[in-house]
Amino acid sequence: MPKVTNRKIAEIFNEIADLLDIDGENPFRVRAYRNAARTVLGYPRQMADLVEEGFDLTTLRGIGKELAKKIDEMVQTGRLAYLETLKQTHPPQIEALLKIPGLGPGRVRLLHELLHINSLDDLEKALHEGKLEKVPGFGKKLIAKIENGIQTRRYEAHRFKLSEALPVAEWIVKILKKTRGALHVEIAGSLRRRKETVHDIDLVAACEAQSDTMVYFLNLPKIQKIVMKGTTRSTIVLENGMSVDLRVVPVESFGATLHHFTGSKAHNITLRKMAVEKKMKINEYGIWQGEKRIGGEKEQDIYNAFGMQYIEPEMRENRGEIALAQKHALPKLILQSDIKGDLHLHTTYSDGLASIKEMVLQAKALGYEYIAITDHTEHLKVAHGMDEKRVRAQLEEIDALNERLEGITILKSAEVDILEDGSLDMPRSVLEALDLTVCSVHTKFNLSRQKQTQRILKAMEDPYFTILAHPTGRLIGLREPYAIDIEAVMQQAKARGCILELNAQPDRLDLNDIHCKMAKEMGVRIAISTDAHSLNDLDLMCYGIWQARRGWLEKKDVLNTLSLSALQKLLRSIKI
DNA sequence: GCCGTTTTCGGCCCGACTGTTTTCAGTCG
Repeated sequence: MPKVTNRKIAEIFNEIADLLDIDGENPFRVRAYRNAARTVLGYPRQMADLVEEGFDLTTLRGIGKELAKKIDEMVQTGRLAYLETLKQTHPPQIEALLKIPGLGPGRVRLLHELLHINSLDDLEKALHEGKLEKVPGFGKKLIAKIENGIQTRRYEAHRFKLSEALPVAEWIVKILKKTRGALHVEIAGSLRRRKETVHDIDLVAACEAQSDTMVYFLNLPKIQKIVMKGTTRSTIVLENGMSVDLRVVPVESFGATLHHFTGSKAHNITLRKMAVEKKMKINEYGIWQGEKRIGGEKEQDIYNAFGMQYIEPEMRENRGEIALAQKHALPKLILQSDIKGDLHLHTTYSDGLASIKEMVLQAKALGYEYIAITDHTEHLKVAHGMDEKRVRAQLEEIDALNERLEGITILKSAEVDILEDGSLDMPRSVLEALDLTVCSVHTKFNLSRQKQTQRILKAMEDPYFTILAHPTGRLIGLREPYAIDIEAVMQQAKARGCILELNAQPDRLDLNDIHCKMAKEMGVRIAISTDAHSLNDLDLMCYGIWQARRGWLEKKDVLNTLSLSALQKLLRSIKI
């Protein structure tokens, strides 16, 4: 039986929370389940493994005796009797109703009691039969909103990739900054935290009393509809389906508002609880001691109030950053300027669009000291993988270029396929001639967890194995990660001195933030690489940097912050 | 259901907007 994943446990806790919510249970009990779900989902190690090791789960934030017992049960049996009992007293699809905008637990309960509405189909039927109008509190507008929600629920569930949302947000910020009376306009929300996907765009503006900013916002081009409008807060939906929120506040509140809407929710809740303990209050307008405002113009004011270090937005996920900030022991997060080279690039030798020379000149323009050319190997036919002869030709071309180039060095490499049996898709004689290898799984994604893990562990035993590229193989929104025991892979990497890649392609971002943090804690070094297939792709490094920062990585944790000579020395040490 | 050198009971983050009703509950972030 496969182990229960953290994702599954979180899902179950959230499902329980939904059902209890509909029952009108104590809202704090409901919240306890949701908090626990968040804790489990954000935890770097698998609950299943912790249970196996006899780890005391109640030491985790938000997990007490009761929920620890439930996690244990899920790990041991793969099921949770409590959820099954709950389900027996609830119609099977009733939680789906909570996803409809305008419907929360209160109204879902009301609909169930009065009209026996138990599913989206029931809801739609009742709507068309005009029954909703008879429910107290259900007016024309709410009903229209529900109708709209049913139709577009697939839309609502959609999340946008960081790379889709960020340019749109920056475009709007640029427009709003020029409006009369606008003092500051900034991106907030999960977008500011550089989460890999975002649900919507949150913007915060500091404006003078008489400003045009909100008016301009509500009259932006490409608006599909205005969802909500007020003087301090409005929401629009763009033609591409992106929802955009703008909050306007006076300048003395800007820092507090920006902080509030940057989140994460869990981070904010922790800080507010701390404020309550110190007889203070944090809200979106400032930080207060009684009636007296003691800060709020700058974000830093919030952290200063607790004598803490400033916490970078990427770290604000309540994963331990607050405790570290109190001790003034936060990691010094990696910066893009720390990057000295890119170790995963394709050229026209396989499926890239530019020549080696074009790529290296572009890299030099970015200020890099080195790049590694990593075209695909023979097994990957769809990407024109190179046979031995073409690899040899490429190595000769690199030698010739290196002789002429100044200020940058091309490292010899290849993106070597890891075959199903764990062997590397390249003859030893060629491997010997390379400075490093970037090894990856491109086929047979559906192997069992055990077989897939074994395949990778075996590949890593090869003395010529250097970097494991896109270690989980996921494509955001398109393909789930293949089943592997990432902890075992990291342990092996640690033992062998191998590197794991953080692939910076915005639809990969693989490793994810939690795995990056885990690698750091385990002492495994990360290479941040663009996997560029064109000249422009070299600019994708920023996405990798942001993800790395979300994973708390510092300069010293990242391979390609090393100087060329330090890198070469390390690469030699990996080959045993 | 969680949590705690002020507590094992009694708290639990906070406010804007909407719709419907006429002072507020529900939803949302």
